Amino acid sequence: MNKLPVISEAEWEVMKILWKGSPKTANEVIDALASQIDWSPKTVRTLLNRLVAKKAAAYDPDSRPYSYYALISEEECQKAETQSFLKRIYSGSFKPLMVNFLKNEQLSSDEIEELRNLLDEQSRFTKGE
Amino acid sequence: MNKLPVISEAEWEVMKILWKGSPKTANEVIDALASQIDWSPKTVRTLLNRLVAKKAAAYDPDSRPYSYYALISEEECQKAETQSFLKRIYSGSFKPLMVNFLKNEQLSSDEIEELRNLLDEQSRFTKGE
DNA sequence: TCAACAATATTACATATGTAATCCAACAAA
DNA sequence: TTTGTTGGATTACATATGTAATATTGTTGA
Repeated sequence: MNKLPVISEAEWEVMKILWKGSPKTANEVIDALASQIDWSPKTVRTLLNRLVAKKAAAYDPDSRPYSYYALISEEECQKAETQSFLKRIYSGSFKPLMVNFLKNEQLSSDEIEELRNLLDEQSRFTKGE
Repeated sequence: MNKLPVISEAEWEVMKILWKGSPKTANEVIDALASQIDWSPKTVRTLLNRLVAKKAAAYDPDSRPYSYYALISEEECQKAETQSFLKRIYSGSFKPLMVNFLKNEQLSSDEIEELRNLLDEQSRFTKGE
């Protein structure tokens, strides 16, 4: 497993656009972001460049204008972020996170049911402790 | 609701010590951290100062040496961090986080049971969707 | 009372991040 | 062919963060 680059908050927004569909030109990324965030196009280009520098993304240098695409998957990034988040905030354990979340968010019984189904699903592949 | 200050990763380590028991002198914080992290005592003092500047912590100026204590609770910080994390990484929704977590971590059936109990507990206070 | 040492305050400095602006090159229109 | 426009490369600049070092002020033992 090669180390994942550290992606800043602003850079994540750009990665999310690339994960949603690649390749995309800088302008396509800029347009996709325009609806959600008020950034100058220059800012988005800077972020794209930084992501390329970090090897989180790349572009096809033969295409004109450049086509950008992600080099790392959303899932592996989510996994890494989740681990570091859990470690930092909840000493690495999921349960207190869930306690805290359930206490603060008002879930409908349907949503609770969905979560329960996930756990049931999981049990099926887990033999006793 | 007053805005919580932004606490950096290194600062969190210091806050955790204060949350574990306050008030503490700078040296007590330094000692508590020494076992886990290899920081110079100067570094810890800098972090304490920054936390005071951010109003995340404070000290009693009449005590000698100073006694530091947290000004914000661990729970509210966890809540805020959890929300911003969920938003950033999972578009704000808990289910994909849990999916991802369950896929990557091997939970024992006991642990799964504990999580299920949390949900059951929650259902009890939730009326239909 | 004065020197050591300990505690506190101030300053430092590299890298990361947010947020662009400026400069340059290639193509398109006149 | 000159020129305006657009995309891309380079530079900028303030604040945050990691990681201290230095300077100054209290405090205490000799």
